Amino acid sequence: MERPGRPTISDVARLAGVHASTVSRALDPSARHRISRAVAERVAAAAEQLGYRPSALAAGLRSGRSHTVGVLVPDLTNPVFPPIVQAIEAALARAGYVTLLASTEADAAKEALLIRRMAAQGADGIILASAATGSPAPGAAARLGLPLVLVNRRLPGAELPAVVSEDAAGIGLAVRHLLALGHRRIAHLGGPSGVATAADRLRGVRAALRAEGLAPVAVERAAAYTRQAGAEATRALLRVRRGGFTAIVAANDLLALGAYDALREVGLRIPADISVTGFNDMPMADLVDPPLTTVRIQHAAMGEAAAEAMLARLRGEAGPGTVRLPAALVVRASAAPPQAG
Amino acid sequence: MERPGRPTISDVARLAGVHASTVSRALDPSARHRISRAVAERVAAAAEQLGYRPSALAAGLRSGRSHTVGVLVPDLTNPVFPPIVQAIEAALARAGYVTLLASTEADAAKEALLIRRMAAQGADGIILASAATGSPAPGAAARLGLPLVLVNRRLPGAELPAVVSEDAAGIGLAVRHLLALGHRRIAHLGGPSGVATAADRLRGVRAALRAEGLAPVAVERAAAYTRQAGAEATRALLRVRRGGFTAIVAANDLLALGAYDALREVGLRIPADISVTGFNDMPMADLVDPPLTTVRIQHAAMGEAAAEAMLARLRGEAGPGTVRLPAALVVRASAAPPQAG
DNA sequence: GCGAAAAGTGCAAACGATTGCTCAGACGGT
DNA sequence: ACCGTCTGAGCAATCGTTTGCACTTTTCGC
Repeated sequence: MERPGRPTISDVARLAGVHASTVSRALDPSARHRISRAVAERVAAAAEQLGYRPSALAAGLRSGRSHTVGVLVPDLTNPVFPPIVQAIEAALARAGYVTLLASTEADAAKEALLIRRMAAQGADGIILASAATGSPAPGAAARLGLPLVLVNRRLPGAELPAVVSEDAAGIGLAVRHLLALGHRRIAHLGGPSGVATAADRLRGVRAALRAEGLAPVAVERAAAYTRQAGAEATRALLRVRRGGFTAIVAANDLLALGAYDALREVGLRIPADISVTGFNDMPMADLVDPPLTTVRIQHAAMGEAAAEAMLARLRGEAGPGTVRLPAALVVRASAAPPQAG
Repeated sequence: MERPGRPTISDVARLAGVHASTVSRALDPSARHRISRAVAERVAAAAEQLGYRPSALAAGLRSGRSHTVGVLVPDLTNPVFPPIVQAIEAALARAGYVTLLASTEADAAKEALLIRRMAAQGADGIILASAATGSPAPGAAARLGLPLVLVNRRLPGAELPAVVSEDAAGIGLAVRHLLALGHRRIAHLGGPSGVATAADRLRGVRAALRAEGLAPVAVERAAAYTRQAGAEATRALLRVRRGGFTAIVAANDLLALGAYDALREVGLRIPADISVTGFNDMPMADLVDPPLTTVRIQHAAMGEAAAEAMLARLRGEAGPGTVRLPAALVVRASAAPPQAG
C-alpha cells in the first residue's frame, strides 16, 4: 500500500538475495565477468521484475561519469545546425549518452556561462558547433578538464579535435563551375571575420581563381552568416563595383539568399544578369527561386563524426585530430553563362 | 602542487570558517534569510575566491531536483522545431535550467526509451513536441512521476498542459483568403491521422467552407508532415480529382512544398492553374518559387509558453491548461484568383 | 592432497551536496 | 531575575551508486 518510489539498487539486491555491490557489478557489462553466471541471472531477473533503472545521477556522482555530453550551437534556427545536432544526438544516444543542448547566440559570455553550467551538471564533454576566434570555450573546457570537440568550424591555433568540411576545396568547386560557364569577373561574398570557415572559403576562392591567373574582383565580408547580413554586404558590393562582376560566390547559402534579396531590389535577374552560388546545400536550397547552385556538405556525417570523436576521447582513446569531410558541387539554376557583351 | 580538482562545498566552508551546511544555505537564495548578513558575505567571498560551482549532480541526488528538463522532438530537421526548441531552451536557461534534447524519430518505442533515459538522468520534467495518438509519453511520464507539457500538438483525451496554435481558426484564414479570391472548389491536403493538428486543421477547413455553404471537393491525408508525403498525397489528389479543384489548402508548409513538386511534375503552374496555401510560415517560405501564402504561427512564443508552463509546474503551481496562440495569414504569391473559365 | 592463485561476494567508504534536528546564546516581556 | 522565544549555526544522516579492499571458497598445478 505504500508508495515505494523508484526501486533502488538495494531493493534489487534484497530481492536477489545478494549485496548491492554485487548488483552493481552484475549490471555493468564491463564488470559482469567477475560475477558468477547464476548470480548475474538472478540479479537481472530481480532488476527486471522491479523495473529497476539505475539513477544516473547517483552513478555520475560517484563515478565522475554522467554519460552526458553538452552541445553548443550559436543559433539553432540556422538551417545548417539541426541536421548536425540531430546526427550528434543520434550517435550519442546509440552509445547510451544523453545530449544537453544550448544555444550561445554567438555570445562569448553566454558560451562561457553555458559551459560552466554544463560542467556543473556533470557533462562529460562539450561539442561546440561553430567556434569563433576569441571563443572562451577552449580555455573554459580546459580549466574544467572537459574534452572539447569542434564541429563545422575549427579554431586555428587551438589544438582541438575538429570535424569540418573541406571548405577551401569545396568552394573551389563552385568557382571552377563559374569559370567553366565563362565567368571571369567574380566577386566573393565572404563570411564574418573571426570565423574559420569564412577565412578558409575566402582562401579557396582565391586559390581557384589564381589557378586561372585571376583574382576576385571584389571581396565583401558579411557581418554574420545570415540572410540580412548577406543582403547588406551585397548592397555594398553593388555600390562599389556594380557592373564590375558577373557572378557572386557566397560563403554560404544564407548569404547567397541575402544576395538574392539585394539583387532583386535593384532589378538584377539571377542568373541572367548575375550568377550566384552558395555553400552548404541547406534544406530548401532547391526550392528557392532560382534553385541555388551550391556546395553540399555532409551535415549528418559531420555530426556523427564529431560524436564519435567525443566518444573516443571519453573512452580514453586519442581519437582523430582534425577530420575534413569532402564537399560536392550541386548544380542547379542560379549560375549560368554570363551575358554576352 | 597538488591537483585540487574542483572545489567542493567543504573547501568553501573551510575557507570561510563555517560549516558546509551554512555554505549551502548562504548560497541558496531561498534559505539565505536564515543566515546572518556577515556570514553570508564571508561565504560568498570565499566561494568567489575559490571559483566554487556547486555540483548539480550531488545537489540533484540529495534534493531530487536536477534543474534539468528533457525536450523531445520527432525530427529536428523539420523547420518548425528549431525555433520552438530554441525558445524553450532560452526560457529554461533564464530560469537556471538546462535542456536535454532528444529526437524520437516519431517512433513510439524510442520515445518511451528516451523518456526513461531522461528520467534516469534525473530530468525534472519532459516537454514533448508533437505528440501523436498512441504516444507512450503520458503513461511513461505519469509512471515516473514526471510533469509533461505538450507543445505544438495537443493530445486529445489526455488531460495534459499543452501550448499549441489556433489550428482550426488559423487555417480558416487561409480558406477565407481563397474564397475571397473567388475559389469555390477547394481541396485539402491533410496531415497524418493520429496527429491532433491534422484533425484540427481539417476541421477548420470544413468549418470555414461550411460558413459559405461549401465543402472541400477532396481531402487527401499525407502519411507524414514531409515534403515527400505531401507530393505523394497531391499525386493521389490529382489522380482522383484532376481538374476538380482550383486550390489546395495544405495542412502545413512542407506538405505545400510537396504539392509544388507534384503539380510541377504534371505541368500545372502555381498559382495560374492551381493556388496553394501552407501552414506554419516556416523560414524560407518567402523564398520558394512562388513565395508561399501561408499561416504564420508563433513558434518562439509557443516554445516560451511551453517552458513557462513547465517551470510553473515545477514550482508546484497549477499552471495553465491548454494555451492556444493565435495565427495570422501571410499573403504571398502562391494563391491567386482562379483562371476564368 | 597441499599450497598458491583465482574467482566470487560482501563490507564500507566515498562522491558532494541538502536538510531535519539540536543547541547555544541573544532578546524581550513581565 | 526568570522563562520563553527566536535566531544563527553546527551535526549528522541521507540521496543511490561505485569501487578498493578483505575474506571465503574453488580451482589447479604438481
